Amino acid sequence: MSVAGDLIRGHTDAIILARLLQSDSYGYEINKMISTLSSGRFELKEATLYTAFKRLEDTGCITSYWGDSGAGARRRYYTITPTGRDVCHRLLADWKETKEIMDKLLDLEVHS
Amino acid sequence: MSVAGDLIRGHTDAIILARLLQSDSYGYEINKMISTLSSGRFELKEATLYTAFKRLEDTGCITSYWGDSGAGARRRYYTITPTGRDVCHRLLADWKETKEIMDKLLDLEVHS
DNA sequence: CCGAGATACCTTGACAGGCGAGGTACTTTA
DNA sequence: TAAAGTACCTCGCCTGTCAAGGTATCTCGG
Repeated sequence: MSVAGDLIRGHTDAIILARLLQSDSYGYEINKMISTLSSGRFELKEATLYTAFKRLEDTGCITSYWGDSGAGARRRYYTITPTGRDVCHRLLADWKETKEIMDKLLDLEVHS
Repeated sequence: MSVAGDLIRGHTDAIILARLLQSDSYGYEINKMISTLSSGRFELKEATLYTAFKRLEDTGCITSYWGDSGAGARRRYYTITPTGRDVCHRLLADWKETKEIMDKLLDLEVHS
């Protein structure tokens, strides 16, 4: 992983919820998606992922159910709740704000 | 603070180093700068700041010296080292990468 | 002259999130 | 039949953030 884990700390939930906004999904698939979309540069570790699922379920952002997988091991699917949607939108807004502010704070070097 | 501290976790060092790339500075001033540039939306807590200074000094990214303040309490100034410059540039590159990837990962919702 | 507020530094201990390491179980494929 | 892929989960460590508390100096209004 070229980008350290701490850099996405606090954004894990946003990534998961954003994915679940699209459709129900399960851990392994979400992990693969992150890896694919980031060309392997990000990688949520499994321990991190399942901790996040637990946290999101505890806070009522997602619910889960066991689904059939035609092939391979059983899958636990997650569904985003209305609460989860709200939280997700707030997190997306937070991300936009973070980007703007960080750019301002790091742009110092530009003006020589 | 409207944006939680965890969102900038891992970027603290980058913020500090980017500031020191400009000129020597000291804790209180850097804190004020962050608050000002972010219109009060970010705020590095003092404990966090001084922990970061310690960390950066331990890893050879910065050095410090006591400076005179015409008025007010004494100040400990920090200077960025060559190592610090290297690290800073890498962190800035990391930030750009993080932004791109995060945007990809969170943009999921856009295509409905 | 005295107290409030600003400037400026620092430490301790708790807490939370990320993750290395390890484990389970099933299926496909060579 | 062994390896590799799919898929889940937990324990315990590490690290960074921060609340809370402390110190010392200077300025300014009353």
